[in-house]
Amino acid sequence: MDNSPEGLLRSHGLSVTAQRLTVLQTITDYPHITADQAAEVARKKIGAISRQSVYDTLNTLVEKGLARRIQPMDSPALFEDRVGDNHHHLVCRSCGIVEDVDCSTGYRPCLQASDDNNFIIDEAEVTYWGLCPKCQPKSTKSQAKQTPTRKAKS
Amino acid sequence: MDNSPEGLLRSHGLSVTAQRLTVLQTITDYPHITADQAAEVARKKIGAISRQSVYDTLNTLVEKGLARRIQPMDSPALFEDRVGDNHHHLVCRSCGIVEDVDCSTGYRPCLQASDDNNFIIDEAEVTYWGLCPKCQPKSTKSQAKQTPTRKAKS
DNA sequence: ATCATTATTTGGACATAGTCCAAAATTGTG
DNA sequence: CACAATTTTGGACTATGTCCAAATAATGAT
Repeated sequence: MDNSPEGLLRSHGLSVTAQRLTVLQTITDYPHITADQAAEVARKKIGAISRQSVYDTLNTLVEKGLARRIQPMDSPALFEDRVGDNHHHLVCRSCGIVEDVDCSTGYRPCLQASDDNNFIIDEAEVTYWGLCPKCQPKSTKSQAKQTPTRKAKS
Repeated sequence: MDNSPEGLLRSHGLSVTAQRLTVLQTITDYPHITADQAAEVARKKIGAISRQSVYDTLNTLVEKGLARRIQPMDSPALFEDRVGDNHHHLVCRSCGIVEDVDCSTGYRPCLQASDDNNFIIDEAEVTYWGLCPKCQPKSTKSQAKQTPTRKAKS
């Protein structure tokens, strides 16, 4: 019933602290944020929070199923509060921006591997790689002037 | 025409060195190996090789398309020499072992995301998560006795 | 409201994976 | 063979994250 952030924490057996509320709010405001970026944002909101506390909180939220961690190659872990729907991600090879994408085939796409090697599969994680609109070479214009926040491959 | 490891390196504009040959051989022998493990193996073969050299070689091989790098969550980068077929991977959540799986739908599976957010998508990377045969709880027997080489989630 | 208990937070040290850099060694070339 | 270009080496450094014990804050019971 209680859908507030406080209720969410309590219903998962967690005590309510300013740090947790702030970190929770932060990943809601900025999905796909890194731990260190989240710490920065949180500090602006409540003045001070230790790095360790941000890591702890994020790990706890993931454990309790209140947050999801993804980790595209060449990127530190990213956190988002969209959970429970097994959506996928689209990552720009140039600037690293991440967008959500829904499952293409409706539900649990690709969960049947062609040969499961006798594994018990519980999740198919799909990462689409490409170039975001901003990083795409513009038709005739020069394509050299970008400000990559991430090392471009190749 | 020259299909030897030496020819492979030369045809990609790389000079042939003992270090490169050894690292190349190593990822062929041990697909899904980490850089540090590859260094260990390589040292057994040729006596000595610097850590940096292994990293350099692996990066070069990936750049030249002679190797592929994958990076499952909570794992250092893994290297394999199977390239050019965009196959996928099956990862055990308990012991971390990685197996190859072919594309379920034949070619470029899932490459059509439901909504591409105007990205130009060039690859769909699929990681299947689950439990390998060895790590699966056996029917009625105790399920506590495993030797996890990787921190189990939960 | 206050106290005791338990959970959380903090800061500092540590670990791991990987990169940067300049000097030394090796490879390919004329 | 000798020279130029490439590669290798080792040491310092960076980034991301974890471990630990002490200090602090939150919760539950008076």
